[in-house]
Amino acid sequence: MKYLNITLRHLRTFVIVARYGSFNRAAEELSRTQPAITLAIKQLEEFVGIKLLDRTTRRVVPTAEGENFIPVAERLVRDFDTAISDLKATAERRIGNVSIAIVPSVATQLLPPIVKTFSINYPGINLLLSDDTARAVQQKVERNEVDFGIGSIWQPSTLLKYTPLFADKLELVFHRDHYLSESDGPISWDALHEETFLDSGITKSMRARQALGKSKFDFPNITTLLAMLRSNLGVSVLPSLAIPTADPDLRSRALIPSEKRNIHLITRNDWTLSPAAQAMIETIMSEIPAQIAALGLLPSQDIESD
Amino acid sequence: MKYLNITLRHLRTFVIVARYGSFNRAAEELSRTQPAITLAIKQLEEFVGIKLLDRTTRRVVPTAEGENFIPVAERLVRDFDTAISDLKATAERRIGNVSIAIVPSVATQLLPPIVKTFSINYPGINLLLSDDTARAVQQKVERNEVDFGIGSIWQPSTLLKYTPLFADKLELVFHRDHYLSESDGPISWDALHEETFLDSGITKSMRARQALGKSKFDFPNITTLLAMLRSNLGVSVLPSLAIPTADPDLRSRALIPSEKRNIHLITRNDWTLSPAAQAMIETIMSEIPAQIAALGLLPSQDIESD
DNA sequence: TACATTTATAAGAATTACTTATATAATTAA
DNA sequence: TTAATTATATAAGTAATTCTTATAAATGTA
Repeated sequence: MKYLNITLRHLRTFVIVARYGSFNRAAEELSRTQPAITLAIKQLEEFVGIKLLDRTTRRVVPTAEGENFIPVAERLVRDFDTAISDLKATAERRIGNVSIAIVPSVATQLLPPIVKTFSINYPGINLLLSDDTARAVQQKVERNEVDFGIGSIWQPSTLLKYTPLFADKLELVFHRDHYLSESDGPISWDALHEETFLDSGITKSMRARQALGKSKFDFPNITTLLAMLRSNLGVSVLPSLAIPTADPDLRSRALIPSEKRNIHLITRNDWTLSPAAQAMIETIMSEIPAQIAALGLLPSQDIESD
Repeated sequence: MKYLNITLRHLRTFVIVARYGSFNRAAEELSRTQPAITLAIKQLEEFVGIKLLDRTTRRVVPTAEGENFIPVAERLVRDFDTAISDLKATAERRIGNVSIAIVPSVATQLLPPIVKTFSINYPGINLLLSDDTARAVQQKVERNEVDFGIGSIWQPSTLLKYTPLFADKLELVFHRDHYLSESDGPISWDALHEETFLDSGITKSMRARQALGKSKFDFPNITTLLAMLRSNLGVSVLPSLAIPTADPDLRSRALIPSEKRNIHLITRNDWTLSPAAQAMIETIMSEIPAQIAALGLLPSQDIESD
């Protein structure tokens, strides 16, 4: 016995002995033998230099200090156990937190049914969603401010891993009073040269950019952009998910050649996802096909298309 | 490895590794080798079923759960250590509490200088003194309401241990206007037959009782008794410690044959005294001789005289 | 690509903890 | 008072764990 280490097992033993007032019953309770209990108590007492239990062969009673120490030891044992079991609960996905950065179109259109499924399967896990531009999504993942992100690729980074989820066709959007409403069906990108073009965060990063008309405005915020469109200020190109389906003022037409925006799951390379985050990703992956069908999206082939 | 037990050592290891971001430095800090650290972390992670540290050969970074767990583990470790060191502090008499039940005369006359010495030697120990009758002193010790008592023997009990401290001569007390003031020197017990006798808790339990005069009053409370004496209502017999030395209205005379009251330290047989209480008792024992001399008391010979 | 550094693994050594057997002490009952 | 009973203490041997040494595998850097 070089330098005796007092452990929680000593405290645990002490608490049980004090509770039962007997070494034998404590031994039984702890599935050990009586000499083991004797040793543990002896070690504890010797280490702290104080007698905690007055014991004869007939009675085991805590001393004054022992009495005082009982609640302290109980609390230490209890705190330890709950801390460990909390950790186990997160491992078992019974509790936890997931924070996700998402581009707004995905958040509003695609995510609600997925979140519903998730909250049913993992009622103890909290979800924190933040709407961000594709750029902000990437940054938040890079800085570890969120567990993962969902969005398009802003600037490819070696820090990040991109898992394709689906693709989203780009469509031309304009007011119903706009003369383009007069015809229907696909329209060529070239036809946009003469139009007043309202730029969004999405189109700015596209190579299709070059083919567009004169850009007078920049609207990183889609809500604002849509308001402008509703005022018939010009036309814009948006992924279909970002176009309100039930807006009476807006019309949209497909574009030729068809362009698409790829939406990816964005995670860090060097980071182990929490069990809660893994659960969320699994849910997303399993729900995506149904959502693709429901919303008329395109399955994602590969990462190249961006 | 039957059923792995997670101990504080695992948490302690985890905290240090997380703090230094290195298994090697943690091993150094903990005076162990690196494989020992690896094993401990591995055990912890396997037990809770969750990865706490993301590690390559180049970098050790906590996962999200690991990050959350760091403060938890730190608190558990800290709480444990302070609990143990508090216990050690009581053992070393640096902190603690002592409660004592004392008969008032001892409390007011003899104890102050002892308390002063004690508080200088053990500044961290709190003292709780309660004035009680000899009977209450005994009861409180029996019921473990105090660490020990100081007083005379009420009814000898096998539960209790009596350690003689000193003896206290009984003296006759009366008003300065009382005719007994006219003479001086010792007076016989027989001379009291004709006096109005004010009984106190002390005299009630004395065998000298039989020789006393007609008792009209009972005053378990000495303060009240003294007030009565100051009103010249009668005479009484009190131990010298209980007689105010500087009272202008009261006079006292020795009695023949001389009776004495023995004052004992009263402790429980089956109870281990706390280190703080032991410290107090040691102080009392070492200070008693000086106090006996200062107050003109008698050294105690044995327990028989009661 | 090689080198330096760091974590992971394997095997053996040292330490610690537990069990069985037995002694010792204290209460109860005769 | 003494014997019986029951509980804790001690001793010795065994099992289990936790370390250390030696070595491998992996990562980042020159």
